[in-house]
Amino acid sequence: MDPDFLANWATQLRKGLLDLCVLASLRRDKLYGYDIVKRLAAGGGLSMGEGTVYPILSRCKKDGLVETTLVESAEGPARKYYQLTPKGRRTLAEMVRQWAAVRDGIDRVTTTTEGKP
Amino acid sequence: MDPDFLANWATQLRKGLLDLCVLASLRRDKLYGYDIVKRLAAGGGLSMGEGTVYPILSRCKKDGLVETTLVESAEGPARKYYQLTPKGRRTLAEMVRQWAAVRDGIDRVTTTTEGKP
DNA sequence: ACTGCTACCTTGCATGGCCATATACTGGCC
DNA sequence: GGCCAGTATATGGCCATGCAAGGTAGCAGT
Repeated sequence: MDPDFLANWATQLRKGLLDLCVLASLRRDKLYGYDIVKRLAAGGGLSMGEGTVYPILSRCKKDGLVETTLVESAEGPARKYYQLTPKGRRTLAEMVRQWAAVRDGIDRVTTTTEGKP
Repeated sequence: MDPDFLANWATQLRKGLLDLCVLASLRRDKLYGYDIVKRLAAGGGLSMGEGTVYPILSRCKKDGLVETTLVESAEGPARKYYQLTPKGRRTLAEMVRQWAAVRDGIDRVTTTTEGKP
């Protein structure tokens, strides 16, 4: 059956947006995956689980958008810090540009414009 | 292979957004599928092909968000007009609400805040 | 008959989100 | 020691989606 149309839709909506979200989080700081999860969990509606964030980071590394540094930690296993490469910064900039276009398009369609002929 | 990270990403980004786009298009008018394709093709970055819009409309009908009316046409096969049901309007309203939240979240993350320590 | 436009629909592939699970190190508690 | 919780990374499998390609049909002009 359909558990919920909205629940499914909300899941689909996040596709692509989470990539953007993760890369944008790396804009200023080097971060490791678990930290990103914790930050976004506090931040609001864009939270994601570990089973979501690690594939994203792997893809980004495979495509040369980020590079990693292993750092030992006193509170658990070693942390793998991710940071943007120059290619990653260029790609992120283009993503933000396309995001703005899509966002404005959706806002135009969803805003009623009731009075217009 | 990776034809392009950005090309893939742009495809994923559209998931979910196209549903929103189609339902929002039906907010004011009854429309048929082929017409929606033509309108959005002219409109800009949210255009989609027929192989995309018909599954969306079928899903929405299956979930009771829209209902259909067949109308014969002098310029080709009969047109299947879609219109929102009350449930469809409620669902669309909720989608728009969630969209606004996600949009603001992304905008917050992608806006530099460069000066912060 | 043939071409082209309108209009609908389906199949098959690639991709991503996410639950559950596995692994492993640290520290606290009994 | 044995056990659990927290930290941290990684993977397999399920399901839903976007989209190119192809199929079916009706109508109009040449």
